[in-house]
Amino acid sequence: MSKTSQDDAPRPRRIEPRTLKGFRDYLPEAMIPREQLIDTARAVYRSYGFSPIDTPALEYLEVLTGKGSEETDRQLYRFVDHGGREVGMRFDLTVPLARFAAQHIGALGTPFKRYHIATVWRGENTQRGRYREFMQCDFDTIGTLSVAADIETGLVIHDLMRAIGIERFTIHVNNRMVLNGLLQKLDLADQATHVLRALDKLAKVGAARVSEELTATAGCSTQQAGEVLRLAELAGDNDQVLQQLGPLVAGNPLGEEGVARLAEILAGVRAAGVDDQRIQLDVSIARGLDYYTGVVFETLLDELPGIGSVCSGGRYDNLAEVYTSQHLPGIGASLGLDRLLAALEELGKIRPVRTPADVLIAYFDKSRLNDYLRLAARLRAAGLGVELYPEPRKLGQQLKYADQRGFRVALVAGPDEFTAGTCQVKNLASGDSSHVSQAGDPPAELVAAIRAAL
RNA sequence: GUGGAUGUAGCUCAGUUGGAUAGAGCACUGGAUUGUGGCUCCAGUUGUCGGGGGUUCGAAUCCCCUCAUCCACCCCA
Repeated sequence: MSKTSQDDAPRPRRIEPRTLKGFRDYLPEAMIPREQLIDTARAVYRSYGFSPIDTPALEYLEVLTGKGSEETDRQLYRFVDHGGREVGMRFDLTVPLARFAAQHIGALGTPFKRYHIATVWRGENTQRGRYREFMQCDFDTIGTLSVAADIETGLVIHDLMRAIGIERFTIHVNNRMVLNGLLQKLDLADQATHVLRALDKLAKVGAARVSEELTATAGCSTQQAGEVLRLAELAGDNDQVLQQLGPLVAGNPLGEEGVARLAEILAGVRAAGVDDQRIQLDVSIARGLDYYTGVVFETLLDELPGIGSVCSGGRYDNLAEVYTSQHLPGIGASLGLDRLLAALEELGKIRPVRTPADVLIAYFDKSRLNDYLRLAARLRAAGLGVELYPEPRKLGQQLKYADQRGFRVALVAGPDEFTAGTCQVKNLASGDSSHVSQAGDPPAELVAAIRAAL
């Protein structure tokens, strides 16, 4: 028990490592599928000509508070910076887009198509799958009223789902013009917010509860509530629902236009090759009570509808009116990244992997480090992801490491292999292994054997 | 924001009406096995019992506060 001077020195006070409420660390096994999903979204957006943009995480507070309700104001992270400016952290990507468009539309020109994948912050109470820091993956087309942009939004959602590897999904589509037209007709236009809020819960709570809410909160007469709920009774395929919708809005120009536009949208996505099963006219969805004015989309997974919409959006009339006099209509949607990841995990579609590389080269013969480095370099040049184990430990430990991280293939080369000019290719899933020549640059036989095992 | 529940090892959890040294499985490390992972066997490591305060001879256990997580509601994406 010799006391050294070190023991007498004041022990550094340990700070407990912890993450802030509602904020998360992402370990490799969570981050790898997350990055894949983001890469997929980016590729699909780009394939339609949407261009990447970015904006600052922080904005002048007035830019963010100008548009939101008092609800978003309450959730806003805000502070005074060192220069005395009142600033806020963005809580979505739409408000920054509006500011961005108002500021730069002269240079951008219209129509302007952008995607924006970035983190946003809301200081609201946390819940399962809902955090204070989360990512949004938006794409929008602004400056055009064309129905082609509406159709294209549906197509992007469709392609995105399929690119992610989801085959069984349904895009629910509606048009707020139909709802608003009907409300005008029923003389409920000034109660639109309450009516739509109630109607939006139809799938969740059923017609009876919606009817209660309509009379209690929205001040509808029972007759008006009944008329609204006739929407819920519409049944059949898309064409049949369209036909039944006509009489409901007949005589109201807004509603009639809405129905006509829905027909065009459905015809357009069909013409582009979307299976009729995957897009469904659903008159009960309203979404985002304030700014949507036209077509709205929600995407549900057929195998997991309870999780809610994984990709939603719609058309809005005047994106940037609080920032500019220029009229900028737009349409867009956003991929629910966290929700979708949770769904993919629940559906077993995420392979648990902790490495992005497929190949691990065992550091087996201590004196051959340079040979292993050369081999790794040649394989990487051939396009493979290759990790060299950094220490010449027991082979069993290295294989265990490879297995646990999710490598697909281990390469083992010791004195015997180097003498023969070969390399052992071991398939970690099956345990099979074979000896392959490592000659050549690129080492064609070896690359072929590895690719066969992936 | 409202109401409810739960916090014990890296993970999942047990821990009796308050009782002495807080356990199990899995995981991890080493060995059986110095050129081959997953199976088996053996050994070992791992704890501010979420944190603080109180009651008590004695607290993981009871009380208060606090933090975190989960569920429902509200709202929203």
